[in-house]
Amino acid sequence: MISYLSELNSLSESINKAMEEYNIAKPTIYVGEPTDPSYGDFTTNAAFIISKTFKISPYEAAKDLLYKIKVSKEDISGEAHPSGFINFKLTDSFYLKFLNEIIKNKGYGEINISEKKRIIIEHTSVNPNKALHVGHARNVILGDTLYRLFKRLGHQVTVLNYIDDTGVQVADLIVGFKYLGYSLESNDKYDHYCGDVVYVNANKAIEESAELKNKRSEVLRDLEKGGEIYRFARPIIEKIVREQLKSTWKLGARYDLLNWESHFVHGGYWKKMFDLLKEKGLVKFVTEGKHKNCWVLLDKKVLVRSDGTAVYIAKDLTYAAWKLGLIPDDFYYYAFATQPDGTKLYSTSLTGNLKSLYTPADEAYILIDQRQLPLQNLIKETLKALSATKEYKVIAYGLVALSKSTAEKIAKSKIEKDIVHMSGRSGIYYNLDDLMSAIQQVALKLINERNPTLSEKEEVASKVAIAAIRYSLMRPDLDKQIVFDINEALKLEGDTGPYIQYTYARASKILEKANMEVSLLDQLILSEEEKQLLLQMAKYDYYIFKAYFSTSVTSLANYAHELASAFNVFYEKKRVLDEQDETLRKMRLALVYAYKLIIADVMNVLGLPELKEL
RNA sequence: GGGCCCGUAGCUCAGCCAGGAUAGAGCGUCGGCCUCCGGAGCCGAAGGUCGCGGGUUCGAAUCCCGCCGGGCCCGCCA
Repeated sequence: MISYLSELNSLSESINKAMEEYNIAKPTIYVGEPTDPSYGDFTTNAAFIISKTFKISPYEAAKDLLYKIKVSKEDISGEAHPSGFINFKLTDSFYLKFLNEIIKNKGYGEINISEKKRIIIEHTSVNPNKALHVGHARNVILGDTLYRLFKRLGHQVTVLNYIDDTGVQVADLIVGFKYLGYSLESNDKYDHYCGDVVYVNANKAIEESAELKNKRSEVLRDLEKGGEIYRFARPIIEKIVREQLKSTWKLGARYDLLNWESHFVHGGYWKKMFDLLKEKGLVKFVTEGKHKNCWVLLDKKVLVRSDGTAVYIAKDLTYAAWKLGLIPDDFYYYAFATQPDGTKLYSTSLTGNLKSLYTPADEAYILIDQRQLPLQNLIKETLKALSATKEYKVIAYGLVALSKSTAEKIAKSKIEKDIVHMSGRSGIYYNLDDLMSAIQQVALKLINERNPTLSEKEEVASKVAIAAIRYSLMRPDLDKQIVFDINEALKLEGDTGPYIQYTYARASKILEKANMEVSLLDQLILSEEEKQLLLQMAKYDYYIFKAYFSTSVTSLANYAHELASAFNVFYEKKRVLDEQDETLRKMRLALVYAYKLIIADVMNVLGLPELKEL
């Protein structure tokens, strides 16, 4: 596929080759986007290095170097700038080839990475005792978008969701049901009921009562060994998980496999892991000091207590090793659910007849919030010591906190701090489902005002909400903390997901009204707006790769907005259907057609639903 | 005490990893644009000591060091 990236690569090669003629040792030059688009489409600072070495002016060096650069004059034109930069512009000939390829392929076609990998990505993994809040949503969205990106590049990807069904949070909930008399049924969505009512109140009661604390320990022990209380808890937990899944499916996410912590515990996987660690000498038994009688991992962290029980990280470590096939997979599998995209979601089991559905991965990605980074890095370090070829990749993101005003709304009281961290235990959080319906209502109101005859308004409004939420949570840099404010979240204009959806609808409308086949072109007569639009379209694979190599979708989301913006400018300035000149009309129609294909491709990777009308 | 992350326009954020040419968006403010493929849009204006100080460099928002502010982590909890 001819594109901005393919031209950049060949230009870069040409420049490096030309540089060899100067015999400068290891020159590090920049070839890429200029700071300001008005300078051109590519720029290089190579002349500065020549200038420095040979003590000539940067401008002279630039002119000399430009003369030596062998580049397809048909597709790229170069110019030495008095400042010393050499700037390059893509020509109409390039744009014509590019546009015709898009038309011919009906899109970008495959964007392939040379080395195909088996990738596992684990995301969501929310404790199964409550509904997802907006903090969890960041995890789901980043994870699902990376999954889509990996798929787009042709990797073989498996998405995992880990269910911690033997932890304290679940134990609290079960204490609520078993000893505090909470009803097992509710008219509310079950995950909301369990989290908002049973868990919050049970946790509070347990904290205030030694007797209940004992009960909780009893529950925890039983969950670990898979006894009577575990069998009581299991259907409750499954019911919650199914509700949680509904929320994530609504966002457009999907999974391949659910891993239950209890299956790892009851299946004896920890013992296999522990043996492996001992065999490789990564754990040591300590005979004196404060860690006397404990097993310590990499001289850093207690892994097995002096009473012989394993600490929490042991489970995570076991799971991580299992993903990469460092300990064997003895699970059975069964189809747990059929997802909205038609695929089956499988679950592990300790009994059954389906085996080996799962393939150990070359690379295992995990999405976590920054607080878990030290522990996950320790796991990464341990796995590295166990395998030289397999890679454990930790993607950490900043926390989602609540703005003061949003927190005050939830707590129904005055709050001193500027931001408030969400907490399931204390009931301070904003549920994802509530956010979805709040945005949906705003969108519905807009539709009723502006397009009252639209069919399936609810459905459309829901898709607008998905785009709004996904975009707002994937757009900020991973390192950035997000302060969630409900009033901000309800805005659907400007740099938002719906802005991008809107341009898709505009393009769709034009093509629908044109009602004709788009054919290959033999010439282009481009205005500045049209050239800008084409340039942005040509940059798609460049940003796909950028996102992949940085494992960050920030720049891709940003690109989607810039591409959409270029279309809106074009749309504003140039008429398509009522253009009198037939050549221009055909060309613009082809542009709209190509735009629709590419923006749809980007939207699909980002998980923003396409809307023909809104 | 040790460590991680953030600090760019009134607000929310790109740009920093691979240092270069007048630091970009969105929201908000002010002013324009629907006889026109849909105004969830477009155009323009105002608005910035890139937290502060030092260093490296011909050149620093970007790299290094030190401060200051904000968030977080550091258990034989999970």
